[in-house]
Amino acid sequence: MVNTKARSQMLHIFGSAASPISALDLLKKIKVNKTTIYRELDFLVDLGLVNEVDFGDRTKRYELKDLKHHHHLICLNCKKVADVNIKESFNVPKNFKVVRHNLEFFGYCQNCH
Amino acid sequence: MVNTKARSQMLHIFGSAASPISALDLLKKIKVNKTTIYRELDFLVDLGLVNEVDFGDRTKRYELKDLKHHHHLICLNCKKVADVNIKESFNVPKNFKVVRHNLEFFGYCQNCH
DNA sequence: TTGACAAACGCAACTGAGTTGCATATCATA
DNA sequence: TATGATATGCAACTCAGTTGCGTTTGTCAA
Repeated sequence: MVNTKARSQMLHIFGSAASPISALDLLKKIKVNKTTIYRELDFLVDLGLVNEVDFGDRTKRYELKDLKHHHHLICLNCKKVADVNIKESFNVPKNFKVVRHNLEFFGYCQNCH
Repeated sequence: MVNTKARSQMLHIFGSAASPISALDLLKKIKVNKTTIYRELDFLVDLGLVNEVDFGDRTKRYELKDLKHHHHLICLNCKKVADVNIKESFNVPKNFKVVRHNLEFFGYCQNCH
């Protein structure tokens, strides 16, 4: 793997991002073709460096694969995203091999109650 | 609310569906304009009769709002969807008012291991 | 140093799901 | 029957993402 310009810029943006980032967010910040962005995102996901995050609005978002597993609180009003560590205890049938799961909470943050 | 042709057909399809259904699934089965399908889906969601379900593939799916809260096991290979009732215990911060949440498991079913 | 192959990149056209604006049809009820 | 609300159709559009294909850049062996 070469550390191309696009790649290092993207990783830098991911590194300093407060919340998951969409392809078009990246496109606004990096002077590069959108096809390149999408290809690079696929690449980074395959590599296991970034995670795809789903906010249910048909826009994929990405964040650096972090050490601590966490989920998101998404405010339906101001759209602000906060991380949350939750105690999970799922009982998923053993005959289904879980590769990943989505767990996102939609609601209203303190300011938007 | 009138029980229009489109509406009753849609509800009938929902009633006999094994897994959540997309707008375009409905479109294939009902002779009606796609705008009508989308409008009707919004209407049924507002009414609280059906739930929107998110499988993370930028296609919204819907199912009848059921009595028992459940989630889905989605096979990444054969795309089959199974319901699952899981014991959940989340600790979400009290200052965030949760309206709904997504919890979907992606992995491989027994046949696709 | 050159030649050859792979990785990276750009561009234009396309796809698929969903939305919007606007016109028409149908229903409910006074 | 008139009127307003609800339901429907159609065409054009949007938006995120994809595809095909050609060009550029990097790598490395001969």
